Amino acid sequence: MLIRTRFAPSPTGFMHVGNLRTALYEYLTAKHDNGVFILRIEDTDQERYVEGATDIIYKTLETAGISHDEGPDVGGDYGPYIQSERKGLYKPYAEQLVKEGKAYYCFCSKERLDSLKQNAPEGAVVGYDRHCRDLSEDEIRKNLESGTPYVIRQKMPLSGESTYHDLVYGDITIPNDELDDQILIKTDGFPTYNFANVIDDHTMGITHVIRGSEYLSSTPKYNALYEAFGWDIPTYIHLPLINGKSVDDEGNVTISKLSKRHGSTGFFDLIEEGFLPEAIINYIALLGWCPAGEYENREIFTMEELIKAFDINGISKSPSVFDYDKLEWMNGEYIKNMDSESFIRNAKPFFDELDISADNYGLLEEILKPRITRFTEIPGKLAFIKEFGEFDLELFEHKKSKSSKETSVDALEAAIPILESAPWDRDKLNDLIKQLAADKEVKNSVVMWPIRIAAAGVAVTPGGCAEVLMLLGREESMKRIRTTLDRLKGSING
RNA sequence: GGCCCCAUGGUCAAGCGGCUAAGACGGCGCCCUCUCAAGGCGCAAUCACGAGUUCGAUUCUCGUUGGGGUCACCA
Repeated sequence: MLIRTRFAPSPTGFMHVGNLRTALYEYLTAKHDNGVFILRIEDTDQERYVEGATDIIYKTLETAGISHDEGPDVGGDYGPYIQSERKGLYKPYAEQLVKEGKAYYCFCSKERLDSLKQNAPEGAVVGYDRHCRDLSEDEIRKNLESGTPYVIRQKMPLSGESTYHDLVYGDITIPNDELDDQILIKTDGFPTYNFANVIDDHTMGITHVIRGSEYLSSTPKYNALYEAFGWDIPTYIHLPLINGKSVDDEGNVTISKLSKRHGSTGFFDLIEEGFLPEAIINYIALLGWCPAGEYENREIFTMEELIKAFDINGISKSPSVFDYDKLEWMNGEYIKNMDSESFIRNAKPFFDELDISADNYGLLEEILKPRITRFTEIPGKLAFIKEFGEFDLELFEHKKSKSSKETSVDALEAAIPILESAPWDRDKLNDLIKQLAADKEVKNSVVMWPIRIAAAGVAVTPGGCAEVLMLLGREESMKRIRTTLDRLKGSING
């Protein structure tokens, strides 16, 4: 059987990693078996429609590398793929159920429904009282003729229980009295989400329904619909939720449901923070799923590899926490393994901000690759190139490199004439500086430490002495070293 | 509150009756080293609790506790 899965988001304008992971698993499930992955936009709620939200969905999927075979933008044989464009399609199905006595018109007003809730015993949650379930033919006709607004409700079983099977959670049983006479068609003529969902999944030939575990307890309602129509129930795969971790000002950590409150769990928020789409996909693939067999213990996956390795048996039941630290590590792994062209392309915008010459791109790639986990860290790492001021001279007092202000003055005075005429080449500079240390019969660090600090003006730099000199260029390096030497001498004498 | 689901280190997690309870992130230590990384080596840290079943339970059953979800003319 050809597997057909679908991603069915609502255009609310925000796509967080939880939704994205659902889409990913739907995609992987289909592709693992050469199946078809469909995008369907569920916009039956006109009031909540957000302008431009659909484009965000397309853009997210495209950027993430999850491509749909059928959808509003790419077409397909089961369209239209936007529910609002399918509006006329649903009501006949509902009316068919009315005709068969499996559903009924309900004329109850909003006010009556509200008062039902208010008059309920304290604390109790009360559903619809099925007031219109057994209206007489006369009453129904009268209401219809007078134009009273109505909804169509499905008759749900009044007793017993419903059981269904889920590939992740096993058998789920729910008492039928938990099931309300659900609304199929709203007053505005639009179908409810539940109804449209079932009609669309069936008419689009969806074989595997994959969604978050928040649907676990409402699935019997969907099944009641499939049964009423005599349709096959799809295979269900419910996914554990992803939780977010937030830390407040006091340092208290709370774990809670992923939402906008966590701010940066939006896909494009993460992209803006410097995370790579491939790394995000790789990371969330492993949140709630564990590879097995030849892929066991593997952490880094391309999309192709995910498709091969993905297996529903590896999906876990318990919710997981989105861990930025691990994402960050993984992003760094992607950067380390990047080819030069990609690295430079990603880094270029940041290099341009610092007016870095293309001559240094190769050097920077080598220096930066092991040192950044996100490209957005580059300006911070290279700040010393643009910023140089009256830094603290105590930096020259460094026990580990056997340096002091005095040895630094000595080293810098000896280094200046050498650097002035040295070929400005990383290896050559390194050789010359080491030679200087050898001539003076001191450890390399006794000359390297002061030169690097004098030129950079900070203790921590990416790369070493020669690399700092290369990035600054001869002119700027000499200027800084001389300035620093003067200040050093002044501080010793004064 | 009713109903449903879940429960292995701080986090992601392997395990599917018998193991010194994998691996990864993070943490810590050592090595390397002109700083910071990277890399190498190592350490600490987990079966929520209580009853059963069994020769034997992390694993099976029940209960307790804790967490999550869900109860709309929202999706």
